Amino acid sequence: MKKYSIKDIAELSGVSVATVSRVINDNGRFSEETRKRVLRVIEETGYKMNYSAKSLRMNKSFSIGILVPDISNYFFSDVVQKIEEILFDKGYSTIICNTARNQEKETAYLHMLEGKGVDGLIVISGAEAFEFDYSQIEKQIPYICIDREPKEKSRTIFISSNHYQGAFEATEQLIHSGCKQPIIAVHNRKSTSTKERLNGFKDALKKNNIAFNENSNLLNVDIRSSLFEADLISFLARNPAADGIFSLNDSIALEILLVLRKNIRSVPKYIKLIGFDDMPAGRYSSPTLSTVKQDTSKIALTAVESLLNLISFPSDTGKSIIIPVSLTLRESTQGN
Amino acid sequence: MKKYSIKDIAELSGVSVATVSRVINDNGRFSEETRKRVLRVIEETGYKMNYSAKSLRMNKSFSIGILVPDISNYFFSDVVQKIEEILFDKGYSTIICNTARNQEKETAYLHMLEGKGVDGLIVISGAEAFEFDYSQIEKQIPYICIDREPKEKSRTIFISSNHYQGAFEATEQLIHSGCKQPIIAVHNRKSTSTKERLNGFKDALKKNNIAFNENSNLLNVDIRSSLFEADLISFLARNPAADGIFSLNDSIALEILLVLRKNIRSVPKYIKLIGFDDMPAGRYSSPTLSTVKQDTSKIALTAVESLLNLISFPSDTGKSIIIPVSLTLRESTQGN
DNA sequence: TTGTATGCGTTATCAT
DNA sequence: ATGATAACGCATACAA
Repeated sequence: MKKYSIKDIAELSGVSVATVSRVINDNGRFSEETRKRVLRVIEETGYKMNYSAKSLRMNKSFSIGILVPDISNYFFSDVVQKIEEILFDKGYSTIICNTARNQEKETAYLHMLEGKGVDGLIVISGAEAFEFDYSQIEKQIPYICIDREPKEKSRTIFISSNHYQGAFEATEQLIHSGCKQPIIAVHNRKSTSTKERLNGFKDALKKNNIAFNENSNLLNVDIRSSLFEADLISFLARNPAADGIFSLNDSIALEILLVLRKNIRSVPKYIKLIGFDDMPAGRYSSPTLSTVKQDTSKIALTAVESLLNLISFPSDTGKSIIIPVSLTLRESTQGN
Repeated sequence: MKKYSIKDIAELSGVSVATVSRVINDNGRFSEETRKRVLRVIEETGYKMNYSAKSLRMNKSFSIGILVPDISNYFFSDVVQKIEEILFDKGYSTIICNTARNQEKETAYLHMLEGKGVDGLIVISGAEAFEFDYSQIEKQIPYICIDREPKEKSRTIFISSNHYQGAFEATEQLIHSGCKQPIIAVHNRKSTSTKERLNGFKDALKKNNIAFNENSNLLNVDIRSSLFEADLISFLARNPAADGIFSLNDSIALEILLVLRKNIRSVPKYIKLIGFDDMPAGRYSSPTLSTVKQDTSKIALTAVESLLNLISFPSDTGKSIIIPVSLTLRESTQGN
């Protein structure tokens, strides 16, 4: 089956290419009759626009790049999926780039996306050791950041869940259900959201007159390490009064739960536990996991709207948008 | 910062555009000296290839489309992520399209991808009510199918896990750990993989001299339905001797586990349970979930290799490639 | 070894 | 209301 071009359509409908183009894009002026004729030929031939040509001519690619650290992580895949859906409805295609939290891959992707001439960029992150370095890009592509503090705040829009609020409320939930010594379990990846969550935790302690102490309230773990279980157990041995854990995310919380379940104190009877992200797995664990739920739909919608706005008005920049979160309470924080 | 074209590079390095092109693509002939000079100018200017122009000229887009039913499903996102990674290393970018199991969206995506001129297509599915209708596409784009039987097998390559083997082994695992009346839990989405898994289940019964009966060995459920729990309970009431469930996938298995846990017979003591897909959640449930693990790395690699081969040799088609699966045994099938 | 010229499919400018 | 044509950036056939 042949591939038709606008020129073929022009010949077949007895008009010029210019007219066909006008009809297709519904601008300029043309008679109702030609419109119908052209449209019918397009229908019959199954003509499809060649976007490479269109992009070349218009210097616009109708595609958006997304940089995401790890798309097999539920939170990321959820928000990416929603972004992609919204963008598609608006006529954009999405190039999803999995950077695997790797600086070099990120740079390589950035070059590729620039070459492809993406009209905009969405940068997602929750835990990067390095900052997003936009200066790698020569051409000024509009971009927005989700959960990732950009180097040059003034050149972008920053969208984030209210990590502080989520952490604060999660911690208070622990306290209100009876915890005297709440712990925050963190990993070693520093990021804006990590810091915010730590701040929320600390402020919740302060508000409830509990002193924060690095040794007795802060648990540093690495779930990928073979020492994870030993580290956790030894921390609990050093802190026998620990009775509540706010975990930086559900992955950590669930791993902690696994260890607690087979080893020591039962949850929630002796230790209460709450996570962050509302992973599906939290519904199936035993006990089921309380958590902080991010509003991925709103994040996705805000991201797309902000980016498209930025594409139209490149100077409309420098904003920060904070999306509220909500608690999802399950068994792991039930009071006695 | 200006956007350089090949013409600018030509002027800056004192050669013609043709020479620059040759150097960039490392074909044709040129002196070592010009090569160095051109490359240095490219380096200095930060020149990036314009892929729209290249695509237009070469009638090749260096991008691949992936049609996936639901990227927030772990199995899909896992294999998509791996495909994307391999493709990127080979110089292709990937356009991931989430069809949401929706025929219209799929068609719309197909048109968009054709317009973008993707060089190839990967169609993934595990549960579709409709078959992939390639005739929607005018131009003959090479495509391969994962877990989805295409209408015209002779025009594509079909890649699939060995669902039959997985189901057979899972069922035998139930029987070997003592189950006398194994059940298969299915949903109402018909697909190749569903059928294969059902066949594997039936054949395992047959081999072990257990007669298959629609009423006592087949449980039809819909986890999205509000009647799910009631249906399950009533089935178990009608079949008090049911002592093992092979679930079409882990999602169903985990939902069943939830009901079993709060209601009736404990797992694995009275009922053993095994799923399919090896979702992360299966590690955290209580009891932890036995399952059939698909080899997503191999699927991804095979898919990419097959597709790229098909792009080079469009007639090298009609093959079926079956990837072995393996059992991941956890608590939910432990013998008494 | 290198340069010149053409065309890919589209939009936009300027005619008519 | 419609047509002719230049231009977008690149690869390549052909010339030199």
